[in-house]
Amino acid sequence: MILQIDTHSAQPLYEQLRDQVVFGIADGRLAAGEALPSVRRLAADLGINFHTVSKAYAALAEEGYIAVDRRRGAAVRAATGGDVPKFVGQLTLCAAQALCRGMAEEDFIELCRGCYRQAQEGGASCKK
Amino acid sequence: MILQIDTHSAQPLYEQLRDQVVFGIADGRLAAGEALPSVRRLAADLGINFHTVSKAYAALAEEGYIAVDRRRGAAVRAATGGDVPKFVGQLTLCAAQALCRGMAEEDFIELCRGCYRQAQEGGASCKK
Amino acid sequence: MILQIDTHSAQPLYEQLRDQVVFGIADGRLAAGEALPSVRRLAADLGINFHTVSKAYAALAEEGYIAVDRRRGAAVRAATGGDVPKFVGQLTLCAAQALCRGMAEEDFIELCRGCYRQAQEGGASCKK
Amino acid sequence: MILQIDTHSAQPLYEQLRDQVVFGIADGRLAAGEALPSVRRLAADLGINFHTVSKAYAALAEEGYIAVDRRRGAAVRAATGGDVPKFVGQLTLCAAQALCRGMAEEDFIELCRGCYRQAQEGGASCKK
DNA sequence: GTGGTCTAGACCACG
DNA sequence: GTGGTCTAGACCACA
Repeated sequence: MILQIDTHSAQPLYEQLRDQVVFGIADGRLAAGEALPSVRRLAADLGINFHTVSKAYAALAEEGYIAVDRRRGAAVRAATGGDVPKFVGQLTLCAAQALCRGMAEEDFIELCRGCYRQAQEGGASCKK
Repeated sequence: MILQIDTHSAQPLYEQLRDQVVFGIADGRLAAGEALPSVRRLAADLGINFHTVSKAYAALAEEGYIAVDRRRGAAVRAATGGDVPKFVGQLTLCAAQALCRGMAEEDFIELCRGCYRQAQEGGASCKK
Repeated sequence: MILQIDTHSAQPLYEQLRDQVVFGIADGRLAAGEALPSVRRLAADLGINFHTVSKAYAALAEEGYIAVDRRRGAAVRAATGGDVPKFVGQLTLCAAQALCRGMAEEDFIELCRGCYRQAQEGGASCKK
Repeated sequence: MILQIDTHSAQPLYEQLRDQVVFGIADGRLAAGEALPSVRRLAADLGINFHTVSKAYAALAEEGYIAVDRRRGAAVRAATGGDVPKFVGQLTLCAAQALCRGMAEEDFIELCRGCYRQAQEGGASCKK
């Protein structure tokens, strides 16, 4: 899987990396157990500071998406499932914005369904 | 409507204010045409600097949620309608996170529906 | 001629009034020598402070568009013609913005021609 | 490129800076991709506060003229193309002022052509 | 009274 | 090093 970053975006590089890995896991490009490139390798490939990659990996590990082993590097973890989703706040904010624009419930639901399928099938990106 | 801020949050104060106004418009606590407190008044009530409130109001005005009048302060604008694709990126990221947790499409849809209704009925908040 | 103001605009009220009088003179709705309403009368009609109208009239007088007589009120002056136009700076800024967007000279000229005819035939407005 | 400001002008400093950058892009002194001075550097050079420069850069970024990079400062963006109707209001007001002075259509067009070429060739300035 | 502008200085996040 | 945020206080324009 090829990660791409936009150095001109207002979004921090480490967040871009984190989001792209999440998208990769969601659409299956990154399977459970699969190894991620080493911090220094990925940093070299992208031409960025390895501290930035390290920060992205730390964020992903903290949220349970990957497991970091000091000797074997980082690897994708299996779906954790259970815990209360952290993103309901964001989702509610999206819903509030839709409501402000007068979007009906079913229209919002259709939009959500479209986003789910796009994330599932790949090709998704997130430019905040 | 009472706005609350968390000075210990990593999210900037002006973004917290902006989001709370959006939630307020969504659930009807802030009706179209209703006046918002003056920047200095709200700043005094919240114990923060008026520049911070001013920045939040400027962001809300920029996105079409409120209209700032030089002599009567800020007021909520009627629903504008346009600009739907603004938050689809965020929504897709939420969907990807759901997929990573193994959430099925219908479960995600139900979650979205719940968020929409929470935003509609009030009590919503967003702590990024 | 009916003047209209938008109290929600970011543009100061007195500038709106000034611009509308300029448009009125340009398209002939206001002929040379024609009397303008008194400051207090116009303020009452528009529901605004008479100081605001007074400021607009002062600006128009200062730029040579109207003549203010303490006893007979304000009246439109005949075209002054000669003096070097004050608005070349604004015009050049418009041209620079067009250049930034890659607009060719002839396209810009056509745009200017359209604006001239709109100002001449009436129906023009200026929302900065 | 040397930016100059007039602290005695009624026009806000940040607007003066914004307009000068637009002029610089228009006449080619600022090429696409070229880096602008950092906010603190430019502020020091001009003897003003860095917040003022920051506001000018934010306005330019908002309108698509420059891109602000968190670690490399600001850089000029390539021509975006869209958003022509942005300045037609201003242009129409200029045309109305010309009409008030009795300027004929072709004379106005020649004036516009001169402004376009001045903006194109440099030496342009705007003192509102 | 309102918001807008400018200054000054502190602290933080990013890289 | 960069820009972003927040605070504090001054002054001005508008109405």
